[in-house]
Amino acid sequence: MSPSPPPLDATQLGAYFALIEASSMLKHAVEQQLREAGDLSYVQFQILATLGDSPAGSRRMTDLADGVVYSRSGLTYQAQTLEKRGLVTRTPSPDDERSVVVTLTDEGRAVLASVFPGHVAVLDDLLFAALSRSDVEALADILGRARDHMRRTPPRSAGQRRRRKTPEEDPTPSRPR
Amino acid sequence: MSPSPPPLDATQLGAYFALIEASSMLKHAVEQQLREAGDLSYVQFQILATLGDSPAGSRRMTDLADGVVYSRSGLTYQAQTLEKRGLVTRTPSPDDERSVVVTLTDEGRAVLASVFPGHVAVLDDLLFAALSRSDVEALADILGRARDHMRRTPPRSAGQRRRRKTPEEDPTPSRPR
DNA sequence: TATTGTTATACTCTATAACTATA
DNA sequence: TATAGTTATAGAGTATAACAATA
Repeated sequence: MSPSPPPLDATQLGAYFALIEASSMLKHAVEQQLREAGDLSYVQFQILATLGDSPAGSRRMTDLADGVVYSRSGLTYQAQTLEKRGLVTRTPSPDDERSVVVTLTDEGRAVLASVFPGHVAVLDDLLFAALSRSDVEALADILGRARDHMRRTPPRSAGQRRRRKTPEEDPTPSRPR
Repeated sequence: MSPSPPPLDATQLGAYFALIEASSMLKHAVEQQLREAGDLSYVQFQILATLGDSPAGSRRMTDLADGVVYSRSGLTYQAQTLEKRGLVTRTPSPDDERSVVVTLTDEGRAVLASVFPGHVAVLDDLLFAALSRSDVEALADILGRARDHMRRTPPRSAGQRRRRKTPEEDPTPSRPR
């Protein structure tokens, strides 16, 4: 029948669960705070915050989508929502007529500012309260490397051509329906 | 009102972003694999996996909900979906007529088994490939502490709701029995 | 032809509230 | 009264494919 599953050891399992559970709980708490304080979803906050960190508070749709992994249409949906609320504007790019430049409005900045203190408070209470200085440094280092690696690694079923190594390992049990 | 709360320093910000981004990318990849390999969402996988680790493959709805933080109605929805697919059964509890016991079927176990190798492969490729042994140990330790702290910390603006305080029962944070 | 973005659409998931029934 | 679970329902979010306009 099925070959014995390539096992993770207890430490790996612990790291995986802790990562998923901690990030899930943290994100959940942060989402609640953002919703209450500024009626923003996490994605919307990410978009506004990205714009706030950009020169002139502006960014092209495509560049925004690169930072916030979702689909183009999903970004369009969010941009429309934010524009209706007056938090961003969308204007055709002068350089490339195909492009749309999204820009943070003053009101967008205001909402961002009004939400930020509570945001930081949640992080302090939930994440940093339990961690030492060196813990935080280690987290930033380790997870930063992990994130950079993931960014460089193509989705396994998308490229599908180049396998990395170990031809003995057969990872894809492709079982539709 | 307080003007500005203690801002986050660069390291804290780095740790926060790395945590959110890494977990987001990892979860996204895992969800894709679960969908392709077994047509499962992450929550559904968590439910099946939780049952798979439970005695007799059974658990009460409420106990399942405690492990998977969502609302009761959300769990009902998922349980119905899984039951329609024949992956779990739902039967009234003999002990307490109000309760419903969810049990993993053989087919549920089969799907779980068919999905698991690819699941592990994604973790190996995306998460563990970039990390040393001691990195993984540090992650498990630090994030484990963070998670435990979050579990103990009540939501800030929410009144404490359901709490099960049976002193003899349920003192274990992560892996019961 | 390739890229940028929008629209249309369908579907999944989650949350709230009202409800039933058991304890 | 409190707890266990379901139902009804509504809304947000996401993904895909077809599409238009520009490069």
